[in-house]
Amino acid sequence: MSFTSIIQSAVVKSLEELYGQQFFEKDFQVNETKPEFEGDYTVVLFALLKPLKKSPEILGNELGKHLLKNNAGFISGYNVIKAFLNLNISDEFLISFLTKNYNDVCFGKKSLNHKKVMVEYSSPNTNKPLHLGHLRNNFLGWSVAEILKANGNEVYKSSIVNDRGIHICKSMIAWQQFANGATPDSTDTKGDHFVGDYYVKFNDEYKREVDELVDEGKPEAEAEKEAPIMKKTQQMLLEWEEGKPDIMELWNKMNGWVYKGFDETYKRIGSDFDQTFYESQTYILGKEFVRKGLEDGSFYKKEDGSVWIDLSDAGLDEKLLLRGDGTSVYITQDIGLVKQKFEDYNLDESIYVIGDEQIYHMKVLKEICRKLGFPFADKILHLSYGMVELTTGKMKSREGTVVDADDLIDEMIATSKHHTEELGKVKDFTEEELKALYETLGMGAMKFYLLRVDPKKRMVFNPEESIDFHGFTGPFIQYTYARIQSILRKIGEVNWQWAMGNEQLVIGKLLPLERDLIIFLEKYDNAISQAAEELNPSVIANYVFHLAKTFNSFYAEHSVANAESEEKRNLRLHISVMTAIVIKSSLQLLGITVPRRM
RNA sequence: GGCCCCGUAGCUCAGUGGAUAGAGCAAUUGCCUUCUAAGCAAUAGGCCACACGUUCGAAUCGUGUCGGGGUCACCA
Repeated sequence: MSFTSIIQSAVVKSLEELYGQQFFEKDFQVNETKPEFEGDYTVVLFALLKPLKKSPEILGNELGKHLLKNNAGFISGYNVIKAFLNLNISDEFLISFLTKNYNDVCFGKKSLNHKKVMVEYSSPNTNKPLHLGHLRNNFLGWSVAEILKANGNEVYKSSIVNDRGIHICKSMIAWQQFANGATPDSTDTKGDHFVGDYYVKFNDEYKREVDELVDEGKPEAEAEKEAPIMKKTQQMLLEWEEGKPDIMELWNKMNGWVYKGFDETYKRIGSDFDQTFYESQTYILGKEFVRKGLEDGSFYKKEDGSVWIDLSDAGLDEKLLLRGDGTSVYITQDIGLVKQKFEDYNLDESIYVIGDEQIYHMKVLKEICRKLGFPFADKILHLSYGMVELTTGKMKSREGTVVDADDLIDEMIATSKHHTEELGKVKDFTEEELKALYETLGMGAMKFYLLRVDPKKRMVFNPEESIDFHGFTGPFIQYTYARIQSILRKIGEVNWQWAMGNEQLVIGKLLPLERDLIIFLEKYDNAISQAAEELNPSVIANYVFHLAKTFNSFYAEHSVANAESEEKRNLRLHISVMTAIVIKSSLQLLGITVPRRM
């Protein structure tokens, strides 16, 4: 039970004993005490004044006195300012909390609740390499999945690969037309970048042809339809849907190149999936499903043969489900997939990590499921996140203003190398150890940067300034961890394990920073719950930053190894060990690893 | 135009009903003969977009205005 909830129930109990009235935890607030006041937790009394017909002063003192009397081991003092009742937690209670939990690597994590949740994230297109926006998606999805696991859910990570459609044909056509048989190997290019380049080439050529036709006097709209390369692409899409062997072969070959490239990047950024779905397969499911819906009257056909659903009574529009020529659209495959997911995995919830430009799309999907009477319609959750914008404007692949994922990763690793060499603290590391350290720090900086802000908010990235390694950053927290490891090394493993085995923590009085740390460590439990409730890793990022910051103040103020007494050394050792465990655990939820030295 | 999201320090962001609104970066100033200075301590920086309302109490809730973004495709 958390400190806050202990106080809450103690207050409820005291109010009943004092005044014979039943209150609930929602009837009053328990907050942390602001630093400028004396105390650890504050009971806000305003809401209780009227029902109890008491003045703040009297209620505060009566309640404080009663709480103190009946919770002797827990509350050690109180003071009342206006309608704020400030409570002190006793040193003994804090120390017993610490001794009980300091070496629990699972501290804060919840036991299994048998809820099955799927988190779908990443979901790339196979015609362009990953960029900064995808990184936010990947880190978010992965982290949310881990946070849900930490809360006792059974979690499956999945990805739907967008491997079919006219956009894929574009890079295929361009390759046929311009590559002269070149391959990623022959050009020494990473597969996804190789294919992405042909997607760009398509657009260049298309633009050139359109301009040419316009110069010949054609109206622009007509030119856009008649550009030869576009006509070829549409023809190719038809042949693809027919399964024409040479097209399928090319398609397989080019997707293979892309997957190889993606795998490399996924490996570097630590994304993994329990299940990968392919749109080239799920769209068939979706089509089949539309056919059934047409039979039972859920959907209707227009004169041109296209299939629709009317969602206007839900405040949405009529929505197309199948084109007149029978080919499927974006939503078609989603309908097929959603049913498969829930049925195959017996899910209690399915979370889609998709950008907020698709809020409407996801609403439509939910509404369609509701209309069709699917029991899982309300178990579909869209975790929408804001776009990553650049200080120089939006990222547009066609205009070459994207921040490429692989480039950024390389840059982050180069930066961490640069910082590390400049500081010169790990000159004795082997090549291999150095390489691992640069990865740890570079990825840590990048992941933390993208996860520290509320997912729902748009965020701005300045490509001119590289991601910082100081302050509210991953490396700052990793550094705190490394410092603690250094303390433990200094004391010597044998000695500190001996000290930890000694459960008799007899301390005169806790110093302010020692108290702050223990109280803040306890809040990790709550941070994990909150992060899961909000599907928001930034809760963890903010928490662990604050923890590291508090520890660094403590570290500067008090010595652990050379503490003023054996008891103090022992106490601070416990605090340090638990801080290191919670830092490691928090960062793990963000997909960030910790170095022993840096 | 309809619907949705956002507006907090020069910049990037916390805080979403409680006390004098907080961090980081950038700026200025101290602190390495004592566990790692990727750190610590301090100074400075705010009509929380604006107006009205609800409340004992509003950055937080409601309504309106202004500003920014998204979406409303036989694109994905």
